[in-house]
Amino acid sequence: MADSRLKRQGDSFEEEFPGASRSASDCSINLARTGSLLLAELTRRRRPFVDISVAAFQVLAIIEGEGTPLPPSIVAERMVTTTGTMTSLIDTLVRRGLVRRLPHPDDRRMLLIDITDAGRDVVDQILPVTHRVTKEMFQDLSEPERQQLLQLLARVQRRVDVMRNEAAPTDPPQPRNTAQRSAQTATK
Amino acid sequence: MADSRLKRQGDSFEEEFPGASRSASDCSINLARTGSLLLAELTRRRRPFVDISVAAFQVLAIIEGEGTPLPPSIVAERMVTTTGTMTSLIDTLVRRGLVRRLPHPDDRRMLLIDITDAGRDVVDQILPVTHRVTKEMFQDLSEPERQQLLQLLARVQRRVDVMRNEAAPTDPPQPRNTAQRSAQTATK
DNA sequence: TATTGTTATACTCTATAACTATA
DNA sequence: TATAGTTATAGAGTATAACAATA
Repeated sequence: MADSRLKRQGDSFEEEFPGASRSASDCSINLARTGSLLLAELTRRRRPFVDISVAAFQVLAIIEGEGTPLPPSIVAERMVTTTGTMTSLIDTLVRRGLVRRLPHPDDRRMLLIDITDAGRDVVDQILPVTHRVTKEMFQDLSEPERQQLLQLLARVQRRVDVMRNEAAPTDPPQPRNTAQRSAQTATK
Repeated sequence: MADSRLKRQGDSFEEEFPGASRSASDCSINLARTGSLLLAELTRRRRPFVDISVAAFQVLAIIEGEGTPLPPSIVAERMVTTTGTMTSLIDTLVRRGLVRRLPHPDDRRMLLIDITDAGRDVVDQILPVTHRVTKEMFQDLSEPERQQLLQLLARVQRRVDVMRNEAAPTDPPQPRNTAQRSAQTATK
């Protein structure tokens, strides 16, 4: 049985990793962990209704949410993936009859991905489950607390977005102080 | 270029999805999204140093963090995956020389997965990068704000953990009100 | 009988590079 | 030349079911 308590770095963390911030690491681990837990549980609850992968549903939701067909390149951009990956995602969805490829009216190099009635049915089935489960997940947070959470997330999102547009530096950071190696460090 | 603003449900959201909570959905989408962004950016920054998957590194970090070899079933449980998946994850790590399989001293049905020196080197290389990047990601949040974020996450985590131990209900939830179908609904 | 781990199988997601057709 | 998308290829992660060894 997985442990539901917050994961916390140990007391010697900042000695072991010179230049690191214990609270930042705690936030990072628990943010990633809570997000994963959320997605995993949503997927589990959706499965009895419609068995579709997270990525495939994302494509569907992007097109359905837009309300109009979109080129694969745009969908790929929003999902932060390559056009090659998008091709096979669309292949999967076409095979299941959930989207179809239309020629682009202006530029014959391009396509438009359109959602089918069956695809819309899937979205209509999944979204209510998603919303019901979601409501339950956040039931312990008051309305002001939710807004607070959103504001904190927004600021992290903005910062990470800036970082995404920077080249990843390749010079080694402060090495680990292995003299301080402890038995409880980072189990995720 | 991906949009870095918060994703928000539209004004007609709660009419379109009777019984849904707009703020809960906003929290869910942005929590999952921020978590994914974080992980993706961490992976991108780690790649120049060591090219290892998130799942593979997780195995390594769990064993290294424990400080002593662990049976595959325990690692699988902590990662919320099956033993079959764990077998192939361990296969990958053994192929790269980062872990090794040892016989369990007490129960001959079991194994112990031990991290090798090379595996420890990988962890020692990756953790400092992780911590440096993490510090940058949360630089806009003050120390009290970080603690606040952690407390909010803890409460969501606890609730989701309760839900994980319940059977997934299979009765259909409140249907979508498709008369209210809008053009901007849920792009993630 | 129950448990631990492996095998076999299959599917999905992912990325890269070479290719096409169009612009 | 540049762009949009596909194909080919490859590898990783995931799950399920059948199985062997052991308890």
